[in-house]
Amino acid sequence: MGRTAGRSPEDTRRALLTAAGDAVRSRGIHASLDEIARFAGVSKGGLIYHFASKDELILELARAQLVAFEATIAAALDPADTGPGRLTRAYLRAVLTPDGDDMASMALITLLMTVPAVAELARAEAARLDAELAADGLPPDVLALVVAAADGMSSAPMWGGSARTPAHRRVVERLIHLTRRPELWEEIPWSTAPPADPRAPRTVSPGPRR
Amino acid sequence: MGRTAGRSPEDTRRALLTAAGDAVRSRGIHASLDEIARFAGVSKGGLIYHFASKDELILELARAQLVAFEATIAAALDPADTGPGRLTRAYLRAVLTPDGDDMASMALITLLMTVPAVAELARAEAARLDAELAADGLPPDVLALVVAAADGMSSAPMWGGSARTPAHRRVVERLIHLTRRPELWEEIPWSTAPPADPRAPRTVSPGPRR
DNA sequence: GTCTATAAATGGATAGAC
DNA sequence: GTCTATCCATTTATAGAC
Repeated sequence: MGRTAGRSPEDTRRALLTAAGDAVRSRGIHASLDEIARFAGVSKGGLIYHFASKDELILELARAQLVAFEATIAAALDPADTGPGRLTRAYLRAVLTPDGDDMASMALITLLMTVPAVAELARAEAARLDAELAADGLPPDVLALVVAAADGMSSAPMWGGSARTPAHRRVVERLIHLTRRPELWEEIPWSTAPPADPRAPRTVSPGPRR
Repeated sequence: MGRTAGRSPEDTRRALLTAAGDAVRSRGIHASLDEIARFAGVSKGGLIYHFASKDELILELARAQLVAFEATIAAALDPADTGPGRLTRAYLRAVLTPDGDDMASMALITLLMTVPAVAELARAEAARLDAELAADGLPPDVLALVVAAADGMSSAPMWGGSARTPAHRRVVERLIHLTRRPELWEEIPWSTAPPADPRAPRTVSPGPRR
């Protein structure tokens, strides 16, 4: 318990952020400051010394997650790859990255988004990234497909699944190829124009109450 | 505020669930019982009469969301479509469905998942669906691609985006076609086998501390 | 079936000792 | 730089009236 031993303030801060992440992952956003503090081997008072309020702690944690995510993408950028779609390819590869640090960045941020400030931050970050991707030089449809697929794979852990299966790996490889040969995608025909299905109104039926 | 007027218990229950959804969407999981109750034109005591605890209310709400999601997929099933991949196609179409009820089912469930019981429920449901999809008769890679893309599109609203752009619509149509002609996907070449890139270690670099 | 009033708990934040 | 003790606000949940 007396834990001043050989730990710099930065170490403690980091330990607190890590602990906050673990606590939230396992107990949800309701994890109390006391819990988080003990998890980091610090008292509640000690925590408050480093982060003025719970919201600040959570926001800082979210920021760290987003920065880490950015870094993962940056690390996946291939310096030799300068053609259109290079950022998109990095985004795609980042999905398969064994984060090492945390099992499910996206899932965690999602939990943190119950704090309004975090939601704002995350959306701003997403918009920024979207804009960069839009300027990456790919045809809109191919971009939409690739980004959707990448997002879907990243969110898999939240639902208990994994995006690191062999099938996913192969999908990523093919999608990467697609970004280099967008015309391959354009060559795939439409299923049938939206209003062309004879029967089956496709409109949403009542839906089960509510 | 005397609100017994012409409303059956079931009506009240439903109103409470709707109010809970709205409240959580706008104020996060911290929305208080009092808020939710007033939102439904009922007092806190009234709420507790219908749902014994907040957790029960939230769990019930999650259940309703999942049921609605199931129903949307069921409604998107084309009775005339009996070939392999029919469920997958319905899953895909469901993404574009203008839910009418709620703007972002996925986003809401995500917020509700801070309650452990909800997380369990949602994961069980996801596993069930995954199993059904796996038995839908498509090659694993095509299935993985389509499901990832669909999931990515559903989660877009949470990040402030939309999955109802023309590009997304076209992507869905092409993906549907792909489920009917899986060989089209198999014909797209790999980018290059994982360990084939001369330079650029592609391993994750340190990542920004943490 | 719903409301008011109140009890009981939880948890965030402060002040000051060490 | 961290801990203990305490205060205070919020919110869940209960009891009993209407």
